[in-house]
Amino acid sequence: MTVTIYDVAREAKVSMATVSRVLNGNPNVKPETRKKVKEVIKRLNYRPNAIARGLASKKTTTVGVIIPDISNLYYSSLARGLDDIAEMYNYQTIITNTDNNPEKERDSFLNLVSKQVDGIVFLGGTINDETIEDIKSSNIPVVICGTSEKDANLPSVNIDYFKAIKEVASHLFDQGAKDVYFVKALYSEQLERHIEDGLKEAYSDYSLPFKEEYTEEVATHYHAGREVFDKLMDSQNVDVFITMSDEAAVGMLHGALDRGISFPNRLQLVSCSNTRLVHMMRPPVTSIAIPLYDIGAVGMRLLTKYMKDEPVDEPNVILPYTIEYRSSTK
Amino acid sequence: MTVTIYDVAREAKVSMATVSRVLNGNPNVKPETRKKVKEVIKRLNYRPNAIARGLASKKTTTVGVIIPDISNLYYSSLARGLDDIAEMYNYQTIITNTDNNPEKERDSFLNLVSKQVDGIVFLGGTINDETIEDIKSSNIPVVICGTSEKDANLPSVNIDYFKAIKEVASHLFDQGAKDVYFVKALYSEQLERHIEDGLKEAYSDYSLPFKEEYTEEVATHYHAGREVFDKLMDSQNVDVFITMSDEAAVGMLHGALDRGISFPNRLQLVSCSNTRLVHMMRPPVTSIAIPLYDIGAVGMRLLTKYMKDEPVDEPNVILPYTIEYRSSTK
DNA sequence: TTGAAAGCGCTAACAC
DNA sequence: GTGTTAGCGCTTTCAA
Repeated sequence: MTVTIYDVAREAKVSMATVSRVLNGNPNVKPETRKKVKEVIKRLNYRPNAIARGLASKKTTTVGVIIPDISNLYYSSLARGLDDIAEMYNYQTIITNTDNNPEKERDSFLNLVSKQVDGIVFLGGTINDETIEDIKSSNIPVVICGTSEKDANLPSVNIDYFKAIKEVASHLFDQGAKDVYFVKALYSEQLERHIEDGLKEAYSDYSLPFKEEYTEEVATHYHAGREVFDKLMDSQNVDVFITMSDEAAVGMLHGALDRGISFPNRLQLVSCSNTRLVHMMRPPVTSIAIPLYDIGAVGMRLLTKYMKDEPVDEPNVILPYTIEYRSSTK
Repeated sequence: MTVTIYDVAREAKVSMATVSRVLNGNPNVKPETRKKVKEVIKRLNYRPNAIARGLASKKTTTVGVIIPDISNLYYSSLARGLDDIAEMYNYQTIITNTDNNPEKERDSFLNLVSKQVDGIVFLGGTINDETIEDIKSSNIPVVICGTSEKDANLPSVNIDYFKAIKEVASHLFDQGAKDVYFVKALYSEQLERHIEDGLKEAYSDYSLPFKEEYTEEVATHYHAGREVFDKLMDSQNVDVFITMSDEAAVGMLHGALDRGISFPNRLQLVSCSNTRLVHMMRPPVTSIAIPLYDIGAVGMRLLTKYMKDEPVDEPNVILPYTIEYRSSTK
């Protein structure tokens, strides 16, 4: 059978409490006792049962991650940053995909809670109100990364999308652009709303007319990007496409290629995602360089503070971004 | 405090055993008792503690996933298939990244075992011998997806890379190619060795001279692909690049673009990964269409059989592949 | 059909 | 410094 703390105690001729102390690095153990116990642990190849430990201590060294789709580069980049820091603090992560489906999201959350995870991170995606209720009533540490929610009273890590998009738009307007389209990807409703708002304000600042159509399209993937491109190029006058999804940006690039449309003179393109795809486009695409990995990493670090009851000076972290101007814009 | 099975039992005026029976769908409960208990469960908003359950039943409805890098599209595609099926069977997944580091791999494995996961899946990547020892001695169900190990006595899901590469190479040789390079990505040593072997055999079948250089380069990402491209194009005579990594393929494509090299007349390109990137390249790239999602999904399904002690007729599943010829090859 | 009770393997007082 | 013991919240015999 599996070896338990009892077996170790017996072999080492001490009580299980002493073994437990050794296991948990409790200093109240005589060095030689410690040595003996460690020896037996090694000899018996004993590994503590984390489940029993969890039940007794109410700590599982496991955190839950709720994410729309791990196979999307945008989210998996966030996830990787998170996971690395989790590992550094000896946590493992249970990742659940929601596809932005509110029911799945809620299920995942409740499942994670019942698995007694020490904390939960929401990565990207939209968090619906019911889940927020669950969070509040669950009393479990939660951090939100790369997205936000209305009431903004949950700890979070983000960049200032509003400011970022205003900065980009201003640059574009300065160079003479008039019709700037933002194509959403439904990565996070709140976050994309910030972008829309930023764009609107930029229009207003420049006293340029804003049309609702500027922010109505959605393209989550390559083909959708291509379709939106064809549709708008056929029916509207477009100076610039700002895309949330990098994949959609590639689709647009290919659409332009096929029509012989040249960047940046006839058309300009800006990406907001900053996945590795950004470096794989031709022409090189101007983008808001969101520190995806860092958002995840900082989020996890923040969560560890809550899980360990360490003081937190700023629950809503805003990370810096940069804007990388490349040849897809003037 | 949190509500437990005791609270429900008390409120429903039954014993905790009965509540447990209701919880676990045990038929030996009078319908009205069941109804009453369910009512109380709902009223108290009771959710069983999965940790306590795990300790008592030795089942955690959690599976471990050991993967090189979740932010790599190749692996995350596998992971997504796996996760969807896991969810279907009510399992959640603990994902750990190893970066192909044997120590991390071993740590992850032992951690998962101590967390009493019901099963473990290795996705992509190389599995080192020590871990294999651990697997054997742990007695925990393990399935290997998208990679293999020497002794091949662990359940696995794969495609026949050996055959696939032979098929592609034969086509290329038929069209007159002589110098076919395979550029590895270290996704899985074993798997890439199968590819090398297949390529060698194709050379042999066609009585063409095989050079060691044909399989010596490695490119895991875009820039590496670009570098390998430049290096080989400068020093060797290359007819075809077969790349393991799609990102590397994009790098090569751009390298060719910059040098004004045209496909497929001067150079040909084949990808082996079949991530979404394949559909985002210009020119469209010929590729071995591995069913990544399905490999993960089938692997998880296989694992559920082992976890539920269902009969397994074929522990080593070989999934079909197709070869999609596109304009990057003749 | 139900209840009582013995664990599951560990942690954490508390006592010595 | 070390041992004893009472849980953690559930599942699962075993009896009734």
